[in-house]
Amino acid sequence: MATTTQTAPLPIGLAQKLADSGLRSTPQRELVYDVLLKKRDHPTADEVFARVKPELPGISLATVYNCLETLVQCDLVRAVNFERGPTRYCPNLRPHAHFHDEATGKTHDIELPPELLARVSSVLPRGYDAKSVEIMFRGKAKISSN
Amino acid sequence: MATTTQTAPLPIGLAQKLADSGLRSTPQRELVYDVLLKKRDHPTADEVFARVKPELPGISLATVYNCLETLVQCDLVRAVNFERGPTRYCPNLRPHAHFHDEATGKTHDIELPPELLARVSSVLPRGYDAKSVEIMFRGKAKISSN
DNA sequence: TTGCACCTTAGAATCATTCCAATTTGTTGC
DNA sequence: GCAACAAATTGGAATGATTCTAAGGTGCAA
Repeated sequence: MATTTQTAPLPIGLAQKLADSGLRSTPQRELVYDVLLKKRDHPTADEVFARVKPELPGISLATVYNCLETLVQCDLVRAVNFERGPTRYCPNLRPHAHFHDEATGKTHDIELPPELLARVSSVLPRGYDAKSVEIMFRGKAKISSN
Repeated sequence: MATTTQTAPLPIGLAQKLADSGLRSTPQRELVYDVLLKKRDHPTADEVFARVKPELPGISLATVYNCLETLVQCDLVRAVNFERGPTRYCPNLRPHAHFHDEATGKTHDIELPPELLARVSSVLPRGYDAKSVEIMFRGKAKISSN
C-alpha cells in the first residue's frame, strides 16, 4: 500500500479541526464522527453508541456523549432538539432546516436558499445579536426519502 | 356586583376551549393558565408549580404537568424546547420566534412579520406538509426587555 | 343517589444526561 | 527509551425532567 493511500474513508478534516481546538484525535472520536457521516439519520447518543459498539466493543456511553459534545464544540456536528426526547446529532454543516415527521418520528434535512437565514435574522430588533438560527418544521411527510 | 362584571382577570376563552375538546374547566387548569398569562417569561413546569402553589397549596407537580399538557393540546399554550433543559411554556399565540439569551438564560418573543412564516414554509419541497414552524435564535441580547 | 368518566394526587419509575474517581493513553523533555 | 504530566476514556453513581401508576376525589347524568 502506497504511503499516500487513504486507509479508510475517514473524515479528512477531523484531526485538523480537533487540533485547531487543542484536542487530540482518538479512535473513539474518529469512529463516532464516522458513524454520523455514514448514516445521516439524526441518531441519538444511544443510537450512536449502538452503531459504534461493534467496532470498538470497549467504548462506553459516557465516551459517546463526550465525543459528540466535542464534535459539536468543533463545529463539525450540530445538536438538534425537538420537543422533549433525546438530543439528535447531524453532521450536515450547510445551512438547513429540520423537518420532524410526526408519523415516522424521522427527521429530514431541508436545504435552505442561501439568503433565507439572513432574511429570517433580519426580523431581530436592534440589540439582539444571534449566533445561530434554528428552523424546524413539524408535520407529515408523504415522501420517505430516508 | 352586576352579573356582567368579570370577577377576575380570568382567561375568557379557557372554559370554552376546554369544552371544545370535551374537557372540564378545573381550578387547577384555570390557575395554571392564569399564571402563564400573568408572567410571560417562559417558565418551566417547576416554575409554574412554584407560582401556583401559594394559591392552591394542595396542587401537585404531576397536575401542573397534566394541566400544561392539556393547555398545549387545546392550542392555548406553546411548548418551547431549547437545547436540553426543561420544556418552557408560552401563552403567546401570535406567530413569533424565540430568542434565547445565552448570557441570562432568558427567552424573548420576537414578533414576526405576517408573511415571513409563509415564506419560510415555502422552502419545503413537495410532499412535506408542515403543521407548525418553529424559529429560534441563540445569542446575546444587549437589551433586557423582560 | 348511584354510576361513571374525568381529574388530581403522591410517589415510584423511567429516561437522558452529567458527574466522578480511577485508570489508560499519549506527549514532552530528558 | 523513561518519567512526568496532561488529556481522554471508563463504569457506575447521581441528577433532573418527565411520565407512569394506582388510589382517591368530583361532579354531571340517568
